[in-house]
Amino acid sequence: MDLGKVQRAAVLLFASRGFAATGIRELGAAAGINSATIYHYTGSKEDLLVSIMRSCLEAMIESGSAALRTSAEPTIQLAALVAAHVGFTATNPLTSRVVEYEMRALGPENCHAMQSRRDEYESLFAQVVERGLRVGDFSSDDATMARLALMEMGTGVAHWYRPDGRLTLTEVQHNFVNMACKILSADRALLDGAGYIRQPALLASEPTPNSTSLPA
Amino acid sequence: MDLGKVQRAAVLLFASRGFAATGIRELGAAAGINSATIYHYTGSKEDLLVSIMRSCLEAMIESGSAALRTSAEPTIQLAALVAAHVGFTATNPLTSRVVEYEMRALGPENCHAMQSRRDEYESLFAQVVERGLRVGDFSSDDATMARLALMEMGTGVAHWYRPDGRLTLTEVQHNFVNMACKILSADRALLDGAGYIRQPALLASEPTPNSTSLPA
Amino acid sequence: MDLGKVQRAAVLLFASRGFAATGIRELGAAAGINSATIYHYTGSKEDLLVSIMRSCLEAMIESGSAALRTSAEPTIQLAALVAAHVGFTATNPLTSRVVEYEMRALGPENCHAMQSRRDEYESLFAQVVERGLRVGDFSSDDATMARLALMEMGTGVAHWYRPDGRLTLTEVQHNFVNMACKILSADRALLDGAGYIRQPALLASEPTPNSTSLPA
Amino acid sequence: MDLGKVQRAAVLLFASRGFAATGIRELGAAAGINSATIYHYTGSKEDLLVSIMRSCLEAMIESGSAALRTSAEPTIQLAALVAAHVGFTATNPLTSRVVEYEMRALGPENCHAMQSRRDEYESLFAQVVERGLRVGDFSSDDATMARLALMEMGTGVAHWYRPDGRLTLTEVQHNFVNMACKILSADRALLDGAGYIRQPALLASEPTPNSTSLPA
DNA sequence: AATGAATGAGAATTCATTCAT
DNA sequence: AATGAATGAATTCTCATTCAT
Repeated sequence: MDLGKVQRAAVLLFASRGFAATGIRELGAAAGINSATIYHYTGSKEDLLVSIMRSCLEAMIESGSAALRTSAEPTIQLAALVAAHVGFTATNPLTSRVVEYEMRALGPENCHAMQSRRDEYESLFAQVVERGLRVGDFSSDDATMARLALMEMGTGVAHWYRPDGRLTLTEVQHNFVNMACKILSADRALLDGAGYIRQPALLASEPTPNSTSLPA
Repeated sequence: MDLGKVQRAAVLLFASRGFAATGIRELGAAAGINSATIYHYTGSKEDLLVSIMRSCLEAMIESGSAALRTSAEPTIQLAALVAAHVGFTATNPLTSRVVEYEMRALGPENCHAMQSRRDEYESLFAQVVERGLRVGDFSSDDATMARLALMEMGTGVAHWYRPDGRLTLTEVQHNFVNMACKILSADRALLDGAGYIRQPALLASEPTPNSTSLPA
Repeated sequence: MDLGKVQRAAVLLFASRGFAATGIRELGAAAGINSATIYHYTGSKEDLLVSIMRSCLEAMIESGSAALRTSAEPTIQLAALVAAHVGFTATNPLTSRVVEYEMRALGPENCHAMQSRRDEYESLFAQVVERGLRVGDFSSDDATMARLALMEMGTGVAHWYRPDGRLTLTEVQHNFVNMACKILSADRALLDGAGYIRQPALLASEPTPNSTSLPA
Repeated sequence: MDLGKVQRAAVLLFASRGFAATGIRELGAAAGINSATIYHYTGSKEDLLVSIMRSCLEAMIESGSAALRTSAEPTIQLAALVAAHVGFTATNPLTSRVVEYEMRALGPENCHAMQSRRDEYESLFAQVVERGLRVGDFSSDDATMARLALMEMGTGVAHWYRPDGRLTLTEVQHNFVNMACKILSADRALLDGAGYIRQPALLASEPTPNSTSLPA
């Protein structure tokens, strides 16, 4: 009836125990169904993970691509991309974590498929940084390291951001945009008046406080 | 005869497949001993992981503390700490990854013990950032986020740094120190002539290219 | 589908090889199912033993209590109790043996629970002997020893009685009642016409010649 | 240096946990030596059990035979045999228990060898009962049952007799002789003045309160 | 759509035993 | 005489998955 329910239960458990340490029976219990019923929604435990990863990565690519379409100005693109990345990660922290951590749980075929989507996403950052450097809006000792640091930083949001925490999502996004500009020596003045922040999507796989309950 | 050999085999496998997905038999095969013999070196699979984590975290704390003793100047302390963190992570990338990823595999008791060591390490960063802000050497919109971004960035080194890569370790360290200074708006001129980089320790648990071989 | 089938296989093997020396795989083979399927019927090997013991001890208590309700006359109660004990033991020799021998295989919790049931059963004998001595129907140098000898004697039936043997169950029961009366110097004349023998229950856990087959 | 020390440790553990549930390492720990050293005293775990059983059964046969040589009078022989049986069992309760319970742990060869010794011992009882009945000193409904009951009763002493208990060994022996006479309707007057009780032997394998200590 | 029963493969761990020292 | 290290076989139990109902 509801693949989302199973995905949310899976993400909740995969994020806290890890894919390999989560049993099909635990998944069933967390989703409120018999473990055998899970096979009505998915072909295998790995397929379930893949379906979660695929929709997450595709949403990330979509969100990042949309960010780049916001403007032709590298600095605004950077801001939009960082804001989107942070927004997405903060909105879907558990799913993001599963995508980040569990690539290694996949078989070679699935692993390759997911890795190429992740590469596609990372290339968005590479494009922006490269263009900004080329037109002289950014400067950096090492473009690759700057890009990796940028992404890693943003991904780290999944480890600590809480919707009901000290900072609003918008504040967090602005702070990260600022840090990104500092790292690339970009001129923040170019961002004045540019509406580069979009509402991030909530994935069907992301557990919300009341959507599932952890078993004892 | 050699716990280190077992630890290196374990780190190699834990880092690539994950703790839960690694079997005792695989560990034995990778270490070149019978799986039962592993129980001469350690009490259980979890104990093995704990021994790896413990020595890694204690080495990190030691290395970070030594960095703070380098100088009383917050900016130099920051540089020394970041350089030490990056150096340690780049020198022991697999062990670092295991420590980062596998906390969740521990039982409650061990998890708490390891978490408190990690907290102790993170507090070193918090101390430096806080003092630098207090005395006006640093500035940041949000101290906590800056600190977290700093650490996350450095930890990310484990994901891509290779000793035989494009950049030397010293170059990487300098780049990260630069980025850290930018994020905290610290004055890099204060670092001129300060020898804040130390030789990072190589853990007994860190597999080196020739120390073990992956089974088929 | 049938816990009894598993219990019978278990009793057959536990009685002949002992609990500790019986493997789960042997149990499965004897019951005609996969060893993993055993865990559908029971939580663990020890749980299986406990379930066998519990129902045996409770049937013994029930049977003994019923014997005491036969009459208010100590001599008749004694006869009824001894006959019930011997009848039960001869009808369920293997289960009785397992209950007698394998208490030590239990963990502390289960051991205590089973021991208290055994104590309850033994107290039935103590009550009868004590009352018979008090009202002067019995006489003995030492009540405790007489009671223990009585029970031990009856339990020994499990070691040699065979339904198709030289003696019928009723003959065995009468002989034992006679010996009991002799030991306690009770007047057998009081038993004339008293119908103190009841049909003993056959436990679900007792293997019958055709209910299971021993593996090779 | 001392096979007895190993045997005592073994009997202590075999009696409480059972042969199959006792590990060689536990044996070593209880005997205060390394588990490998046990193989200097014995060929295997089963050999150790056999050596314990053999000396016990041979001592029983010797003690029983000596009892029969006490007199030509069946009633005195019976008394001497029962007293010897009870005395031996009470003096070596743990070894007796191991001999009684662990026959099933032996391989076919050893099992046969021990069983024939046990049969030899039991035949002593059969001889006495048979002769007593033949010459008219005893009477019983069923000779076989009487003999079995007699032995079982005496063996049961191992389950409850404690040297520091309520009754002295001599009292226990007299009580059992009395019960035996009652069961076989033998004339106790024939025992007057007959010194049929001998000091039972203490086996090298019998643990004494201070000879070994149970591990935690 | 849903499930209880079933299973072969594999998990971590312990075993009795051997052997070089 | 004694032992620490080592191991192949066996242990109990869990796994993901299938299938008849």
